Amino acid sequence: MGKKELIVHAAIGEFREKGIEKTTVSHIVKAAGIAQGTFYLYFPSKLALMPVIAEEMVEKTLEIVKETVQEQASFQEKLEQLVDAIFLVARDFNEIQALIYAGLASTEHLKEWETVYAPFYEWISHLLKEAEAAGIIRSTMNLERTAKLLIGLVESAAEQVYLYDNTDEVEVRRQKEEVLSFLFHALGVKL
Amino acid sequence: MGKKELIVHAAIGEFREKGIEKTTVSHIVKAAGIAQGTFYLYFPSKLALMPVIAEEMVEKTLEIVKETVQEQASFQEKLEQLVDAIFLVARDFNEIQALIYAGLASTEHLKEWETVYAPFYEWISHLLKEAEAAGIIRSTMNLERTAKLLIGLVESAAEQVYLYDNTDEVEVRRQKEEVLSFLFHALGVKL
Amino acid sequence: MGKKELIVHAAIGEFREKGIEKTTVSHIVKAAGIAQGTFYLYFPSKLALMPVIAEEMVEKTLEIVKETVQEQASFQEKLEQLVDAIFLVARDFNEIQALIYAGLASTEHLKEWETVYAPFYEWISHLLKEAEAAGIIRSTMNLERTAKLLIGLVESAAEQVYLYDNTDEVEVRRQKEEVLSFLFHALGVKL
Amino acid sequence: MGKKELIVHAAIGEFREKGIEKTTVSHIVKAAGIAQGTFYLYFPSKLALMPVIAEEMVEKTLEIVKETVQEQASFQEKLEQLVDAIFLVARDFNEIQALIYAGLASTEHLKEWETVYAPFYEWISHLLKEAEAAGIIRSTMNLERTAKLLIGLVESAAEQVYLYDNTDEVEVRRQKEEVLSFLFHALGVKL
DNA sequence: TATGAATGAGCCTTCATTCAT
DNA sequence: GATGAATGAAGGCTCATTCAT
Repeated sequence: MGKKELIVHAAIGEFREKGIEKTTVSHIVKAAGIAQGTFYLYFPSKLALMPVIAEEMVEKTLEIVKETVQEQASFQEKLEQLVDAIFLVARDFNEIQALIYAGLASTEHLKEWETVYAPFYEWISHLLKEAEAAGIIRSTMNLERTAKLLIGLVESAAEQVYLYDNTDEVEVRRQKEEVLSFLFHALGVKL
Repeated sequence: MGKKELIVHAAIGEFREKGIEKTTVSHIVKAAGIAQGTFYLYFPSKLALMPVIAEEMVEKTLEIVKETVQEQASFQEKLEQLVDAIFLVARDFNEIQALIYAGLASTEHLKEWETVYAPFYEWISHLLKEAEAAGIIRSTMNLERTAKLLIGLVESAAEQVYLYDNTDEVEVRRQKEEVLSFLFHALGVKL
Repeated sequence: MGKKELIVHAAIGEFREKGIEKTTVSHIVKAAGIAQGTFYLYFPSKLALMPVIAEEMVEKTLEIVKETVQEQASFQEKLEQLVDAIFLVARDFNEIQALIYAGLASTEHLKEWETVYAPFYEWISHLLKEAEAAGIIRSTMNLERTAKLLIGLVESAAEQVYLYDNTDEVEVRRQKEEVLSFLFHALGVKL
Repeated sequence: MGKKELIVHAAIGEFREKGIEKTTVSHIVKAAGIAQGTFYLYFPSKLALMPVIAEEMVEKTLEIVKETVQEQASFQEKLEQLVDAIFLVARDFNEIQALIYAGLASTEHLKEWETVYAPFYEWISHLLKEAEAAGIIRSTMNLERTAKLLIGLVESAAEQVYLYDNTDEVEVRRQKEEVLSFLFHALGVKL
């Protein structure tokens, strides 16, 4: 594995473990098994890591989503699977998501957030388009905008259950059902 | 003004301007016009500020919401006004909201987040209950849960437009309309 | 009790508990039950406490010595009792003794050390004089000097056993016997 | 010279000049001609210096003692030379000795004091053993214990004259004579 | 490329001392 | 005399970054 990937992965691991503020470059290089100075051969500064990590995270998220949502499933099932996937990511990476967001926010890289999220937005957008074309959902929506709303909604729903070490499966299931029902009505899904 | 308020307000100002990581106690005390040591008379550490600031922010938000949403308006109008209010807060305080969230996350105070948001959740919850009692919205929802979903949805919608210094009024109006329409369908509002 | 005594006693207590470096004026005034500013009505600075405390300690030591050494005992017995007394003080106040010494040393008050110890030296000196007059000890000594040597010897002997939380009674008894034997020979005690 | 030695020597110099409490890491690094951060590459804290310095001091003392006490001298002469050596060290390093002691005391390193002094104790102990074997001193002593008493006695005698910037040579000579005479009798030296 | 010892600015925090009440 | 909130200088320590090897 290239040194750059080594650094990124070590950083993700350290950030998840210690949080951003408490993770130092020393920690990262130690975890990556490289020398202090080597870090700066690949990244001009500690903050320059953030966009790369963010990208990595979104990529991973999209990967999980694609794995979870089955091609041949019905739209309703796909929505359910999508919610499952987003909850899964939130459960496992919830802290880091907030932290990266803050990390980007504290730099001038914030504007890249949109770019980074773009592929995810597009994928959802595409999903909606198909459903609209099939007449499964109401046709009065701006689908790009709705894709973003959808992600915002489901992610915040997931955070609400996972933010507090909530491993109560019943609670999680209820939250998923509520958000799905909310979503179905919002999209005007024809059952 | 008491020294404590002085500190809290100065801190909010500095956090908004510089972000959390880059704001130091030195900055805060300078902005507050007090001595370095005085800070520690009121807060044991920089992080101890977070819950207090968070509370302040939610309080302010709720205040604005209550001011904006008119008692005698119809439910639909109330929803519109609510969205207006949340967008307003997001526009003016959007950075700090994310930062406080991150700030709480990086401490052990995260669990207080729920507590801090509680009055806001309750207010929305109450609004929904009235609407349900009046038969204006569908009756198949858990209203507490839905209140949280609603806030999550609208806040994330607002962030999406304001996070990037987006002052394009047309864009903002469209986003509001989209989220309102989404919301109306989700709640099953009977027009 | 006067405020001054209150301060001195509180300070001794805190120093014993926390050591000199870690004891702050706040600790002392809290323990004394007085206000922060009141301290400075009685002492110009924190260091000005040291000579007063030192005096107090020597006074207490001399008190214990006088209580322990019996008027009507033989010289040999008196020496034994003296060693007992010094060991007793060392056991109970050993840390503070070193700390006061360091405290005096780190100020310009060091020269007062002699003055403070003077009554103790005199008392021993007097004891030796009586013994010399009675022909019990060798007559070739300078008794003032010898008094100081004696105290130095016994105090360091005591420190050696107590410095390390040594509560082993057998060890203590042996050390006392050794130092007494050493002392008897040094003084040329005629049994 | 290695950075570590640089630090240790600078620290000894500063401690001698200013005392322990008043010596800061800033002072030390300035005197050592290195950067502030470099200090912490070698010592985790200021107090961690103490055991190292203590060791250095005892080493130096033992060195001087070994230089001063001549192999082929008689036991009486050796004792005289030993007293000379200890007085010499006390004159030049007296403050620091007390301060290190206090420094160790104020840390959890106090227990190392014995270890650090051990080589010195042993050396004296050995000296006494030879004398006992040669029948020069009384045979009723525990020599390990006596070695410690001897050092305690002579060191405190030396402190008594040097603690107060006493450079009066006559006074010093008299003190040496008194302590030697005291010692000869204590050990039962056969002239 | 890679190293890691060295740097030093700057952070958080403490605490002796002051002073208006 | 007594108070205790306020002060601010100064300390210990961290850590992103550099640079000679």
